[in-house]
Amino acid sequence: MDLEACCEPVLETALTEREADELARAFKVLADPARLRLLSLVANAPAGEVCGCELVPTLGKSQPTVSHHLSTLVDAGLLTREQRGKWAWFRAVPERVALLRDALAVRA
Amino acid sequence: MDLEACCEPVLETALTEREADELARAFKVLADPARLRLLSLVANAPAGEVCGCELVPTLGKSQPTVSHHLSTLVDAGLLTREQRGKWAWFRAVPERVALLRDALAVRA
DNA sequence: CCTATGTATCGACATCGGTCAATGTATCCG
DNA sequence: CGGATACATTGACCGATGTCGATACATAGG
Repeated sequence: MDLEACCEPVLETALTEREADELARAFKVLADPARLRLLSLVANAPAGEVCGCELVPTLGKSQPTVSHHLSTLVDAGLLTREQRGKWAWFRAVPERVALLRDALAVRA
Repeated sequence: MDLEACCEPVLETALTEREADELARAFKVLADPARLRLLSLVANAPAGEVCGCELVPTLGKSQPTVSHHLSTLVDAGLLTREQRGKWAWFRAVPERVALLRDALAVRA
Protein backbone atom coordinates (compact mmCIF):
# COMPACT_ATOMS: atom_id res chain seq x y z
CA MET A 1 0.00 0.00 0.00
CA ASP A 2 1.38 3.38 -0.95
CA LEU A 3 0.22 6.65 0.46
CA GLU A 4 0.53 8.72 -2.66
CA ALA A 5 -2.44 10.68 -3.84
CA CYS A 6 -4.11 8.98 -6.75
CA CYS A 7 -5.75 11.99 -8.26
CA GLU A 8 -5.86 15.71 -8.53
CA PRO A 9 -8.61 17.37 -6.50
CA VAL A 10 -12.01 16.91 -8.11
CA LEU A 11 -12.79 20.60 -8.01
CA GLU A 12 -9.48 21.78 -9.41
CA THR A 13 -8.84 19.67 -12.47
CA ALA A 14 -10.92 17.48 -14.73
CA LEU A 15 -10.37 13.84 -13.85
CA THR A 16 -9.14 11.33 -16.37
CA GLU A 17 -11.00 8.05 -16.66
CA ARG A 18 -8.25 6.25 -14.79
CA GLU A 19 -8.21 8.77 -11.95
CA ALA A 20 -11.99 8.62 -11.71
CA ASP A 21 -11.90 4.83 -11.46
CA GLU A 22 -9.32 4.93 -8.71
CA LEU A 23 -11.07 7.63 -6.72
CA ALA A 24 -14.42 5.92 -7.07
CA ARG A 25 -12.94 2.70 -5.73
CA ALA A 26 -11.61 4.62 -2.74
CA PHE A 27 -14.93 6.32 -2.01
CA LYS A 28 -16.78 3.02 -2.40
CA VAL A 29 -15.01 1.85 0.74
CA LEU A 30 -16.43 4.81 2.64
CA ALA A 31 -19.88 4.41 1.11
CA ASP A 32 -21.14 1.93 3.66
CA PRO A 33 -22.51 2.73 7.13
CA ALA A 34 -20.96 -0.33 8.75
CA ARG A 35 -17.49 0.55 7.47
CA LEU A 36 -17.84 4.20 8.43
CA ARG A 37 -18.78 3.22 11.95
CA LEU A 38 -15.90 0.74 12.20
CA LEU A 39 -13.42 3.33 10.97
CA SER A 40 -14.84 5.86 13.37
CA LEU A 41 -14.79 3.43 16.30
CA VAL A 42 -11.19 2.48 15.70
CA ALA A 43 -10.03 6.04 15.08
CA ASN A 44 -11.57 7.24 18.33
CA ALA A 45 -10.41 4.43 20.56
CA PRO A 46 -8.68 5.92 23.63
CA ALA A 47 -5.82 3.42 23.38
CA GLY A 48 -5.38 4.13 19.67
CA GLU A 49 -6.19 0.55 18.86
CA VAL A 50 -9.17 -1.75 19.20
CA CYS A 51 -9.50 -5.50 19.52
CA GLY A 52 -11.73 -7.03 16.88
CA CYS A 53 -13.53 -8.98 19.59
CA GLU A 54 -14.88 -5.69 20.84
CA LEU A 55 -16.11 -4.53 17.45
CA VAL A 56 -18.43 -7.43 16.70
CA PRO A 57 -20.86 -6.80 19.59
CA THR A 58 -20.58 -3.02 19.19
CA LEU A 59 -21.50 -3.04 15.52
CA GLY A 60 -24.39 -5.43 16.00
CA LYS A 61 -23.62 -7.43 12.86
CA SER A 62 -22.50 -11.01 12.49
CA GLN A 63 -18.86 -11.87 13.01
CA PRO A 64 -18.26 -12.76 9.34
CA THR A 65 -19.78 -9.47 8.25
CA VAL A 66 -17.60 -7.46 10.61
CA SER A 67 -14.54 -9.41 9.55
CA HIS A 68 -15.37 -8.78 5.91
CA HIS A 69 -15.72 -5.03 6.41
CA LEU A 70 -12.54 -4.83 8.45
CA SER A 71 -10.66 -6.60 5.67
CA THR A 72 -12.05 -4.13 3.17
CA LEU A 73 -10.85 -1.22 5.29
CA VAL A 74 -7.42 -2.79 5.73
CA ASP A 75 -7.12 -3.48 2.00
CA ALA A 76 -8.00 0.15 1.34
CA GLY A 77 -5.22 1.25 3.67
CA LEU A 78 -7.60 2.97 6.06
CA LEU A 79 -6.86 0.53 8.90
CA THR A 80 -3.93 -1.64 9.90
CA ARG A 81 -4.38 -5.09 11.39
CA GLU A 82 -1.96 -6.63 13.88
CA GLN A 83 -2.50 -10.18 15.04
CA ARG A 84 -1.48 -10.73 18.67
CA GLY A 85 -2.23 -14.22 19.85
CA LYS A 86 -5.78 -14.97 18.96
CA TRP A 87 -6.80 -11.34 18.88
CA ALA A 88 -6.62 -8.94 15.97
CA TRP A 89 -5.88 -5.33 16.85
CA PHE A 90 -6.81 -2.48 14.53
CA ARG A 91 -5.46 1.03 14.18
CA ALA A 92 -6.64 3.86 11.96
CA VAL A 93 -4.40 5.39 9.28
CA PRO A 94 -5.37 9.08 9.36
CA GLU A 95 -2.90 9.94 6.58
CA ARG A 96 -4.90 7.74 4.28
CA VAL A 97 -8.14 9.45 5.19
CA ALA A 98 -6.40 12.77 4.61
CA LEU A 99 -5.59 11.73 1.04
CA LEU A 100 -9.24 11.22 0.24
CA ARG A 101 -10.00 14.47 1.97
CA ASP A 102 -7.51 16.25 -0.26
CA ALA A 103 -9.27 14.94 -3.34
CA LEU A 104 -12.23 17.02 -2.22
CA ALA A 105 -10.20 20.20 -1.84
CA VAL A 106 -12.08 23.33 -2.76
CA ARG A 107 -10.50 25.86 -5.10
CA ALA A 108 -9.02 28.73 -3.16
CA MET B 1 -31.49 20.75 0.26
CA ASP B 2 -29.72 22.12 3.28
CA LEU B 3 -26.03 22.69 3.53
CA GLU B 4 -25.58 21.74 7.14
CA ALA B 5 -23.02 19.14 8.04
CA CYS B 6 -24.68 15.82 8.68
CA CYS B 7 -22.06 14.35 10.93
CA GLU B 8 -19.10 14.94 13.12
CA PRO B 9 -15.75 14.18 11.49
CA VAL B 10 -15.16 10.46 11.22
CA LEU B 11 -11.77 10.69 12.87
CA GLU B 12 -12.84 12.87 15.76
CA THR B 13 -15.97 11.29 17.17
CA ALA B 14 -17.60 7.89 16.95
CA LEU B 15 -20.47 8.02 14.49
CA THR B 16 -23.99 7.09 15.50
CA GLU B 17 -25.89 4.71 13.27
CA ARG B 18 -27.95 7.57 11.87
CA GLU B 19 -24.90 9.68 11.09
CA ALA B 20 -23.19 6.73 9.47
CA ASP B 21 -26.22 6.09 7.26
CA GLU B 22 -26.34 9.68 6.14
CA LEU B 23 -22.63 9.95 5.47
CA ALA B 24 -22.60 6.65 3.60
CA ARG B 25 -25.42 7.85 1.38
CA ALA B 26 -23.39 10.96 0.59
CA PHE B 27 -20.22 9.04 -0.23
CA LYS B 28 -22.19 6.60 -2.38
CA VAL B 29 -22.83 9.45 -4.77
CA LEU B 30 -19.10 9.99 -5.13
CA ALA B 31 -18.38 6.28 -5.42
CA ASP B 32 -18.92 6.08 -9.15
CA PRO B 33 -16.40 7.02 -11.85
CA ALA B 34 -19.00 8.49 -14.17
CA ARG B 35 -20.35 10.80 -11.48
CA LEU B 36 -16.87 11.84 -10.35
CA ARG B 37 -15.99 12.77 -13.91
CA LEU B 38 -19.23 14.69 -14.39
CA LEU B 39 -18.70 16.61 -11.16
CA SER B 40 -15.13 17.31 -12.13
CA LEU B 41 -16.08 18.41 -15.64
CA VAL B 42 -18.72 20.81 -14.40
CA ALA B 43 -16.58 22.18 -11.58
CA ASN B 44 -13.73 22.95 -13.95
CA ALA B 45 -15.75 24.49 -16.73
CA PRO B 46 -14.22 27.88 -17.63
CA ALA B 47 -17.65 29.51 -17.75
CA GLY B 48 -18.62 28.02 -14.41
CA GLU B 49 -21.46 26.15 -16.02
CA VAL B 50 -21.82 23.41 -18.61
CA CYS B 51 -24.61 22.49 -20.98
CA GLY B 52 -25.77 18.92 -20.60
CA CYS B 53 -25.58 18.50 -24.37
CA GLU B 54 -21.82 18.82 -24.04
CA LEU B 55 -21.52 16.25 -21.28
CA VAL B 56 -23.07 13.32 -23.14
CA PRO B 57 -20.40 13.04 -25.85
CA THR B 58 -17.61 13.88 -23.42
CA LEU B 59 -18.51 11.14 -20.97
CA GLY B 60 -18.94 8.52 -23.66
CA LYS B 61 -22.06 7.02 -22.09
CA SER B 62 -25.60 6.95 -23.36
CA GLN B 63 -27.78 10.01 -22.92
CA PRO B 64 -30.13 8.30 -20.39
CA THR B 65 -27.15 7.19 -18.34
CA VAL B 66 -25.65 10.68 -18.24
CA SER B 67 -29.03 12.18 -17.39
CA HIS B 68 -29.45 9.66 -14.59
CA HIS B 69 -26.06 10.44 -13.05
CA LEU B 70 -26.63 14.18 -13.34
CA SER B 71 -29.94 13.81 -11.51
CA THR B 72 -28.19 11.85 -8.78
CA LEU B 73 -25.61 14.62 -8.39
CA VAL B 74 -28.30 17.30 -8.31
CA ASP B 75 -30.34 15.35 -5.74
CA ALA B 76 -27.22 15.07 -3.60
CA GLY B 77 -26.78 18.83 -3.77
CA LEU B 78 -23.43 18.59 -5.53
CA LEU B 79 -24.72 20.20 -8.73
CA THR B 80 -27.48 22.64 -9.60
CA ARG B 81 -29.55 22.32 -12.76
CA GLU B 82 -31.02 25.29 -14.60
CA GLN B 83 -33.23 24.72 -17.60
CA ARG B 84 -32.81 27.40 -20.25
CA GLY B 85 -34.86 26.71 -23.35
CA LYS B 86 -34.22 23.15 -24.31
CA TRP B 87 -30.82 23.03 -22.70
CA ALA B 88 -29.99 22.13 -19.12
CA TRP B 89 -27.08 24.01 -17.55
CA PHE B 90 -25.18 22.63 -14.60
CA ARG B 91 -23.06 24.30 -11.95
CA ALA B 92 -21.02 22.77 -9.16
CA VAL B 93 -21.77 23.47 -5.49
CA PRO B 94 -18.31 23.54 -3.91
CA GLU B 95 -19.74 24.21 -0.44
CA ARG B 96 -21.45 20.87 -0.61
CA VAL B 97 -18.22 19.11 -1.53
CA ALA B 98 -16.55 20.95 1.33
CA LEU B 99 -19.04 19.44 3.77
CA LEU B 100 -18.04 15.94 2.79
CA ARG B 101 -14.45 17.00 2.96
CA ASP B 102 -14.94 18.20 6.50
CA ALA B 103 -16.30 14.81 7.52
CA LEU B 104 -12.83 13.48 6.72
CA ALA B 105 -11.06 16.03 8.87
CA VAL B 106 -7.99 14.70 10.58
CA ARG B 107 -7.49 15.27 14.29
CA ALA B 108 -5.13 18.16 14.90
C1' DC C 1 -48.14 22.37 -37.79
C1' DC C 2 -44.10 19.53 -38.43
C1' DT C 3 -39.60 18.21 -37.70
C1' DA C 4 -35.44 18.17 -35.24
C1' DT C 5 -33.09 18.41 -30.96
C1' DG C 6 -32.18 18.17 -25.89
C1' DT C 7 -33.77 15.82 -21.94
C1' DA C 8 -36.36 12.89 -18.75
C1' DT C 9 -38.65 8.55 -17.83
C1' DC C 10 -39.59 3.69 -18.24
C1' DG C 11 -38.55 -1.13 -18.49
C1' DA C 12 -35.34 -4.66 -18.61
C1' DC C 13 -31.06 -6.69 -17.86
C1' DA C 14 -26.68 -7.88 -15.68
C1' DT C 15 -23.63 -7.11 -12.19
C1' DC C 16 -22.15 -5.83 -7.69
C1' DG C 17 -22.13 -5.98 -2.88
C1' DG C 18 -23.84 -6.57 2.03
C1' DT C 19 -25.40 -10.15 4.78
C1' DC C 20 -25.42 -14.51 7.30
C1' DA C 21 -25.01 -19.71 8.37
C1' DA C 22 -21.75 -23.11 8.06
C1' DT C 23 -17.23 -24.39 8.18
C1' DG C 24 -12.19 -24.03 8.53
C1' DT C 25 -8.00 -22.39 11.05
C1' DA C 26 -5.28 -20.93 14.79
C1' DT C 27 -4.49 -19.95 19.53
C1' DC C 28 -5.04 -20.37 24.50
C1' DC C 29 -6.03 -23.04 28.62
C1' DG C 30 -6.87 -26.84 31.73
C1' DC D 1 -5.15 -34.02 24.36
C1' DG D 2 -9.59 -31.60 24.04
C1' DG D 3 -12.63 -27.92 24.57
C1' DA D 4 -13.24 -23.05 24.03
C1' DT D 5 -12.44 -18.70 21.83
C1' DA D 6 -11.18 -15.33 18.06
C1' DC D 7 -11.03 -14.85 13.43
C1' DA D 8 -11.09 -15.97 8.32
C1' DT D 9 -13.19 -18.20 4.38
C1' DT D 10 -16.78 -20.18 1.70
C1' DG D 11 -21.14 -20.32 -0.47
C1' DA D 12 -25.53 -18.65 -1.18
C1' DC D 13 -29.13 -15.26 -1.18
C1' DC D 14 -31.05 -10.93 -2.45
C1' DG D 15 -31.63 -6.15 -2.83
C1' DA D 16 -29.29 -2.16 -4.92
C1' DT D 17 -27.53 -0.01 -8.95
C1' DG D 18 -25.20 1.08 -13.49
C1' DT D 19 -26.38 0.54 -18.11
C1' DC D 20 -28.95 0.95 -22.40
C1' DG D 21 -32.92 0.86 -25.89
C1' DA D 22 -37.33 2.60 -26.46
C1' DT D 23 -40.28 6.12 -25.64
C1' DA D 24 -42.35 10.39 -23.95
C1' DC D 25 -42.01 15.34 -23.30
C1' DA D 26 -40.67 19.99 -24.23
C1' DT D 27 -38.70 23.59 -26.96
C1' DA D 28 -36.82 25.85 -31.10
C1' DG D 29 -37.07 26.78 -35.91
C1' DG D 30 -38.95 26.53 -40.39
